[in-house]
Amino acid sequence: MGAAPSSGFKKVRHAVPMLSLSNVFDWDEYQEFRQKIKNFLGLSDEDGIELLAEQKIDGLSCSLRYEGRKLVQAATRGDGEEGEDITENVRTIKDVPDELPAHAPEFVTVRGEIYMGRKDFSELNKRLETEGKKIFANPRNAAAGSVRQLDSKITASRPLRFFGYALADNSNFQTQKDVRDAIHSWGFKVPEPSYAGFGIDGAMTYYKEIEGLRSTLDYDIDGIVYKVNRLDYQSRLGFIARAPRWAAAHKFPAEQAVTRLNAIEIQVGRTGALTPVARLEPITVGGVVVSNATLHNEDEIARKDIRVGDMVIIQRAGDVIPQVVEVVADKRLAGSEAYVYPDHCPACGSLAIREEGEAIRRCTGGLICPAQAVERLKHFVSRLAFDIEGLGAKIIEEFWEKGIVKTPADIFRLKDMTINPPLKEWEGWGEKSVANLFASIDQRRVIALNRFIYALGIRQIGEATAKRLAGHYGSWPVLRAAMQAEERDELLNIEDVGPSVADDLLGFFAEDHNRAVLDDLEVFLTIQDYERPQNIDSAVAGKTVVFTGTLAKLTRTEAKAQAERLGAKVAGSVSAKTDYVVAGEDAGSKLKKAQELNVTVLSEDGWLQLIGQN
DNA sequence: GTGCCTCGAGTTCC
DNA sequence: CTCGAGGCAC
Repeated sequence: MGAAPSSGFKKVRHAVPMLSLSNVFDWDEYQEFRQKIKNFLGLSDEDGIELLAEQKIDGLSCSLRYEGRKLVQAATRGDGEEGEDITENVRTIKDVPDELPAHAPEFVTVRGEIYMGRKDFSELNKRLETEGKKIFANPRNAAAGSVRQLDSKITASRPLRFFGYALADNSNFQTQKDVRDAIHSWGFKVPEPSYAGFGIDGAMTYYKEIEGLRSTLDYDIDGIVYKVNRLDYQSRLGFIARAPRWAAAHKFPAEQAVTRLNAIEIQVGRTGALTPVARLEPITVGGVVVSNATLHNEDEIARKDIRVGDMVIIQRAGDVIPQVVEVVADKRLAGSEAYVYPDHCPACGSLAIREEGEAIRRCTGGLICPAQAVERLKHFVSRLAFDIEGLGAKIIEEFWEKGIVKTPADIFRLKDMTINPPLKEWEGWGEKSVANLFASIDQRRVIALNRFIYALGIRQIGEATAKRLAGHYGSWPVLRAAMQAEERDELLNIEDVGPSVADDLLGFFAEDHNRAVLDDLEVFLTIQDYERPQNIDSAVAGKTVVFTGTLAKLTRTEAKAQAERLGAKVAGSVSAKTDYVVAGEDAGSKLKKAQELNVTVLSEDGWLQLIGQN
């Protein structure tokens, strides 16, 4: 058996992506969340919107595929698009039925949370301790660690449990509550109680009830999840970036702790941004030991008057990222001094400048700054970019220090490079791990266009914009040619690209050094043309459509989101490239332009008919 | 010109 | 996760 990747788990593509949730932190934001939903759906103030509220289990999400009512695959969430195959381990979980009853659909994907009970957790830790093994910090980590065991016999000895909360495909159901009840009737556990209602009062009562119940539950929850109950609304609402518009998490207030701030260190990011980080006297908060916390920027330190040596209150924002809430004023040491922010880069010594009106101070060292160079390389191999297994941030740093990886192309040259001493003789490396690394590097020589664009680390070009660019230009040669021909106007016509983004893009491609890096890289790679996601068979896929006038049945945002879901491009103005103009009430100049250019004009109903929604 | 929304870039810990 | 800022709609 050779081919097993070093992580040991097979990758699994989710047919329907597993998404994350946006958050509300108080009741104002809760109201905002409801209001936005109503606005999007074009509902009036009197129209209610029913939400289903459930406990948010602090575990790890898992997707269970049943075929012929038998469990055939279990996968972790991963990056939402692609997770890991943990089927064998999940088969050992009692709460997960191997087979569904006859009234369940033959083919179905159930989603839910794997978790560990609190009592089970402390017993497991006791057992691990007597066996002289490492104990887990909290039930969540214990559950995650147990699921990722390569030997499913070990997983079987761990007290894992499962709550179901959703289906990948909701057709055949009217409401989220129906889905919940169905999952329950198929033999899954669902957290009790839940609550469905229209107003804020019921939600508040439910929130308080669960918060009160929290300490008596045998499992950890970190808040409440609200979902729009009507599934037809859910599908109309759709998604923004990584999260559904129709759901939100309402987290319980974060646990806080007091500790000493030992030092403030300045880190340099790939764009040269100087970011302050607090080094803390280690302390347990929210179940994990925290020794660092972000301080965001210069102004944040000044605003909170944070000084080295202060006692500070820290919390984990959203129970994840540690942050300094405030200084404990009466514990300040005599003679402490306000923190002076450096105006030179700690890595290369270049001047660090803060542009007028900006919050961030940046190193001006550019190409000569080693910190920026390493960070760019880390970005290049990161999860949303090349995602090279076994080549994480630490290894990149090591390779950089030893001088064997200086540019992205060096990564692909490693295999044939003469390294002295050879890599397999380095500490922590062996024959096998070197072979695995080279294999996973080779695997990534074929890469999707959008990932490649993202990997370049051009300022302001993140995941979403890289995808837009890939969608617009289609292939790498076309994109590169357009950039080097400085086709600025075309860029500005792309949605979400304005003057600032366009300048950063053109600036990148105008730089000799960058061009050389690209020439060097291209030799090693096969950059795949952009594949428009799904729905390629929809009538409007690949078409450019412009909406104008007032629409009656859909709001503008909704129409746009729907069109994009079906693979269409939505533009703001009519040109010869426009395929359809959808004219609502009182359409004006755009309609006239469309007629001049002989662009097909549709009524709102005509459009709905075209996309099969009528 | 202003306000909203979304994105990007920074961050921690396991 | 948070923050700042760019893009776009009004």
